[in-house]
Amino acid sequence: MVTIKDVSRLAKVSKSTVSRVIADNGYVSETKRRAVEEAIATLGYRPNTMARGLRSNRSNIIGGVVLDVTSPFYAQMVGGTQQACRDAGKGLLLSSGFGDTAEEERAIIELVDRSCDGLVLNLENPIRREVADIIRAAGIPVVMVGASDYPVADGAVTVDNAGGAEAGMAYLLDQGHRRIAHLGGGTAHRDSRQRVRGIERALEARGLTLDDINVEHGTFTEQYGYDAIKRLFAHKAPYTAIFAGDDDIAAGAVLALKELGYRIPEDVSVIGFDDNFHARHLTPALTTVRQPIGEVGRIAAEMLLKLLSGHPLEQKSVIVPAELIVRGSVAAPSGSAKS
Amino acid sequence: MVTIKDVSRLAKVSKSTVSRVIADNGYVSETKRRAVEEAIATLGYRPNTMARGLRSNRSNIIGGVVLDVTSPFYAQMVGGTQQACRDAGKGLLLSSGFGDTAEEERAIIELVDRSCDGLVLNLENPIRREVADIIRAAGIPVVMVGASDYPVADGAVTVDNAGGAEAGMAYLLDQGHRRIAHLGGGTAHRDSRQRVRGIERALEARGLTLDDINVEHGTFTEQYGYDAIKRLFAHKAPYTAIFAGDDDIAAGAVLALKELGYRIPEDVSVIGFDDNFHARHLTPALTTVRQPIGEVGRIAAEMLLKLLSGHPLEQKSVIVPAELIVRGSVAAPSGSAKS
DNA sequence: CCCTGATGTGGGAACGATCCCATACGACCT
DNA sequence: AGGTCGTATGGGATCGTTCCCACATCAGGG
Repeated sequence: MVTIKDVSRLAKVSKSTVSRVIADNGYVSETKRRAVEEAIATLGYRPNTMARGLRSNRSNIIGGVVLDVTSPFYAQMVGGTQQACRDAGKGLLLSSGFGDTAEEERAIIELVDRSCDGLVLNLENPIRREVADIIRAAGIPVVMVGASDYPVADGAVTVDNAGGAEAGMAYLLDQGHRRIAHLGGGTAHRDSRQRVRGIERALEARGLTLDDINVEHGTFTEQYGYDAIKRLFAHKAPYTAIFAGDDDIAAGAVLALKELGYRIPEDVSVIGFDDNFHARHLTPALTTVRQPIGEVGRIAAEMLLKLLSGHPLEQKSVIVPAELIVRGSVAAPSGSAKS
Repeated sequence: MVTIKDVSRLAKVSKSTVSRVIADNGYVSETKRRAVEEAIATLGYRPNTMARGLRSNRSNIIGGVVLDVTSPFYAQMVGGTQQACRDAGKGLLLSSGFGDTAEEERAIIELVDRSCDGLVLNLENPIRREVADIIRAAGIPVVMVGASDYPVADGAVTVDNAGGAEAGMAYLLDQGHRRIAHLGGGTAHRDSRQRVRGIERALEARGLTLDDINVEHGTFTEQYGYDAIKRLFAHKAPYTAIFAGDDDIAAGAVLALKELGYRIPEDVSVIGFDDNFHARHLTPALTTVRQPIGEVGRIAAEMLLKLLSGHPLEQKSVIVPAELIVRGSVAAPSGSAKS
C-alpha cells in the first residue's frame, strides 16, 4: 500500500506538507503543491480512510436507517438520500429496522459505532432514552424523516400528509361524492392520523364532519383493502367512493371491487395515497396523492450535510407538499352523473 | 470516549488481555475474562471501529454496487443482501451505478478505499482493467450478481434466465400457441440474450426454430411494449400470444392490446418475466416467470461472507432457478380453443 | 535595527486498537 | 534436575493519518 510517507519521499517534502495539500488547508507554496500532486498521481496514492478517520474522528460516511429497504416506496427515499450523499462525496451506510424497535436500535448503535458523521433516520418507533444518549454522546447530528418530535433530532423532513389528504378529499367531494369510506392505515401511524385530519379539514370546509363519512382503521396492506371492501360491500354498495390510506390498500380495494363486479370508476371511485411506482399500472390508473418521497430523502441528506459543514439550519423542520395526481380511478358518482 | 485503556485499568489487566477478551482468541483465564466483561459493561465500552480497522485492515463492512437502488426490483435484491450482512454482523455500504460506467467505477473505487472487506457487484458494464487491478491490489473478494464472466469475480450468482424463458415458452406452446411474438429487452443485455436462448430451446424441443416465431428487440420499458404492440397489431391480429421480455414490457403490451380492443387472454395471451410487484395487479393478473431476486441478493452476500471467513466456495457460480407463475393472462388460442 | 505578522515547512505526538514477542509458571516427561 | 509444552499475561511497536508546535524566512513599520 502506498502511504503518505511514500508521497512525501518522492515529492521531497514532509508528510505534513502532503497532508496540507490533500486537505487543502494551511500554507503550501505553489512549487511544493505541484510536486506533491505529481507524486500522488504517479504513485496512485489514495489516502487510507481508516487512519484518517481514527485521527480526525470523521468518516465521511452517513448512516441511514430506513423502515424497509425492500419496499419500492422506501427504496425511492434511499435513492434520494444516496444521490445527495454521493454528490457531496459521502458514503451511505444503510440499515433497515423492519419496524422492529430492537432492530432499529441495534442498527442505530451500529451506525454510531462505525463513526458515521451523521444519521438520517426513518423509524417506526420513538427512540428510547438510552439510544438517544448514545447518539448525543457521539455528538453527531440527526435528521428525522417522517416524524419531527424525537428528542435527538437536529432536523426533520415530513410530507404534508394532512394537506395531501385534504386535497384528495376535496376532489372527491367536489366530484359530488357524499357516501365515502376512508380505509386508513391505523391510528398507530402518525401519517395515518394526519391524513384523517386532512380529510376532516376538507369536510369542514364544506360544512360536513367526519361523522358524515365512514372512517375505518386497518393496516397499510393490500390485504386490508381487499378484506375491508369485501366486508363493506357484502350485500349492497354503500359507498360511491373509497379514499384508501395508501396505494397498497387501494390496490386491494380495487381488486375486491372488481371481483364483486363493480366497475371503477363508473360504479365506485377509488383514490389512493403515495403514488407508488405501481399506481400507474393499476387498471384503471390510480388517482392518488403523491408523496415526493425521493425528494424527501434528498432533502434530509442535504439538511444533514449542511449541519455537518457547520452551518445551522434556517429551517429545522421542512414540510414537503403532497400533490394530487388525477388519473382514471375517480369519476362523479353515477347517481349524480347527469352530464 | 471510553477506550480499551479505561477498561484495562478498571479490570486491572493489560490492554492486551482486554483485546483478547473482545476478539475471543488467545488465552485468557476465566477470572480475568469475567473482570474484563464486567468492566466493559459498567463503562459501556464499545470498540472504536476506525482504530480497529486501521490496525487489522478489516472493516466488517461489505460494499455493494447495484444498478439502481431506486428501482423496486433491485431494492429487493439489496434487501436480501442487507439481511444476510446484518445476520453476519456486517454493515452494508451501498452505491448505485445507474448504468453509467464512470459512475460504477467511481463507486467501486470508493468502496475499496473505504476498506470494505468484500464487494457485491451488480453492474451494467464490464469492469475495466484498471479498476480490476485496484480491487485485486486491495486483495478483497468480489461476488458478481447477474453476470459471471468478469475477471475479478471470486463468485457469481445468476438467475436461470434461459430455463425460465424455456418454461414460459413451453407453456405457451403447450397451450397450442404457434403465432407468437417475443418482445425482448435488447441484445445488449445478457439477460435478454439468455432468455431468447431459452425460448429457442423450448421451440427446438418441439421441432420448431426461432424462425417460426417473431423475435423483436427493444428495451426493458413499458413504452417499448406499448409501441411494439401498436405497431404489430396495427391492421390485424398477427399473434395469439406475446412473450414479453419483462413485466414492464408486458404491462405496456397489455395496455396497448386493451386500447386496441383485444381481450386478454381470450384474444391474445401475454406472458411476462420477473414477477414484479405489479404483475399481480394487472388485469388480468399477469402470468410470468419469477426471478427470485431477493434470494439472489442474499445468496451473493452469503457467498461473500463465506469467502471472507476463509472457506473456499464449493460452487463458484450459482444459478438460481426461475419459476413459471401461472395467473390469468394466458389461455389457449381462440382458434384452437375447442374444449 | 528590532519587532511583528504573514507565509512556509518539518518534526513528531497523538488517535485506539491489534498482535508479536518476551516472560512466567506449572505440569509432565525424560 | 533439566527440558519441553501448554497456558496466561503484559509491554510496546505498529497501522497511516492529522494537527499542534517549533522554527525559518521575509516584508514592512516603528
